[in-house]
Amino acid sequence: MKITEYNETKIQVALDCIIFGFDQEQLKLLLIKRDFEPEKGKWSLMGGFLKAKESLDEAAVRVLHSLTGLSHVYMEQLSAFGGVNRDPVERTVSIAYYALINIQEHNHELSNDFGAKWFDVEDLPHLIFDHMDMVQEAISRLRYKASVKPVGFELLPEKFTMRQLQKLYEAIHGRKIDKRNFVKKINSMDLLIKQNEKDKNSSKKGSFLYKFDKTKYNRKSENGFTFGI
Amino acid sequence: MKITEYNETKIQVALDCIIFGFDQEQLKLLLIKRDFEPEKGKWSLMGGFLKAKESLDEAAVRVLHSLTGLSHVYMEQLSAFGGVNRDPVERTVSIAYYALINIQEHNHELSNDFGAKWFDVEDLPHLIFDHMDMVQEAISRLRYKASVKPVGFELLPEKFTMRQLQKLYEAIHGRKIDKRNFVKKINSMDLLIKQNEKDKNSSKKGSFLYKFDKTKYNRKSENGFTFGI
DNA sequence: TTCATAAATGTATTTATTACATTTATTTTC
DNA sequence: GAAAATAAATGTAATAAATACATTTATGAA
Repeated sequence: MKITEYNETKIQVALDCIIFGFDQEQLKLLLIKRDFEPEKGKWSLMGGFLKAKESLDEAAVRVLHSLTGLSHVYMEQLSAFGGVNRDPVERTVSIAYYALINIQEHNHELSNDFGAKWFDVEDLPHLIFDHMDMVQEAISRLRYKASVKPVGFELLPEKFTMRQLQKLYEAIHGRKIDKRNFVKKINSMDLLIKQNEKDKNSSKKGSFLYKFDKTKYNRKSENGFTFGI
Repeated sequence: MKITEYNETKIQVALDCIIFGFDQEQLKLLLIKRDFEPEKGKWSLMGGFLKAKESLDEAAVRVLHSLTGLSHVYMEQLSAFGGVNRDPVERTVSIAYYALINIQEHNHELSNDFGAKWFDVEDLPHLIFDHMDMVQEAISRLRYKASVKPVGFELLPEKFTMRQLQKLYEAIHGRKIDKRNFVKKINSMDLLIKQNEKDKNSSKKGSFLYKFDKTKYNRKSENGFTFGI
């Protein structure tokens, strides 16, 4: 840190948010249509600039809130993107964050005013600047994170079926999972609370709903348990 | 990105390098004694400021080179640190990088002029600012990375013994490993080339030297193989 | 009552991980 | 030159985890 004397080179610092959602079938990304130049009309991640009196984490929360109305959302820093010409207007370093949101429970907050739209991660439009690199890195981080921490539940409603949970993991990892083995694995962690209710949307028989037991997870974590899927 | 109009808030962007080494027994960190205020005389990571015409990656390489003389070193971005008061002099966002260097083969390049010193990661001095947070995150990233990519070899000389490799992994993960199981695991990946030479420094019998076969690793990776230890 | 549909469930096989002790090659010492 | 000392090299059995795979069950609709 600061080996040489005071240095006047200051740079614009931006934040970009990769917002993941899950619609029961596919992993989705929330994108916004830019309404100003350059690249006006092109799809973009949600972004904004860092202010002098806020931390990066605070700024990311603010940017997400100001562009979507969402708050109390799982968010984590991905990394910094600092190619010299990544923003054609001016040298900008951008700190990318990813957020996991539960589409069904937050969709009402998500006003349409901003021209935001959900896209299937498998079928994204062209994105401005280096946003596609950010998205790639975010997917790969999400894959890792979801396999070692129970962050997947952030993408599901509070109550969900085993099949929804399985579909979520299939979407995150981009591959099919055997349902008997999946259920066995989930049950062996003993972290879900089976509800006395069924979801009858997808079958006549109906399938039981479960909740993630966060308290139990925290207790187990303290005792050396690690989530793994 | 840039949702609001042009924004004049510019911020100092710094880089800090967490430099790991391995001395055959312990994981080490290269630290420097600050020779200017604030915190003059305190131990610090190697750092510098981002210049207008260089990318973050380029800047990290430059900073490392200018403070240690080292180049062609494994380096990767960790993440950005942006607490409002992390630097008491001026608002600064710092992008942390970690580097893996092979102490024995690079020690001659590492001139003493800078007051740099290797410290055992288990026994670090007090560090300035949020540098200890950076170090913690770097250790945890290194643990992950070394378990899924063959980056550990960056910390060893070109030729090394099985026992040195094992000690390295023990140091990275901070726990003992059974030597028979370790050798079995390593051999099962079939990535080392056994040399017709022995290292007799540590025993009368001597132990065979090995090289990591990078070409073979690349070939295998392309065919879906993933390093795992 | 039958049909259609997705839900729920179990076992055997293979693979990976763990635990654990003896023999071997060489140098040093007597 | 024999004995002692030292770390290297090596294998097997037990346990745990991952995988492959098919049938029965509950329910609503026809």
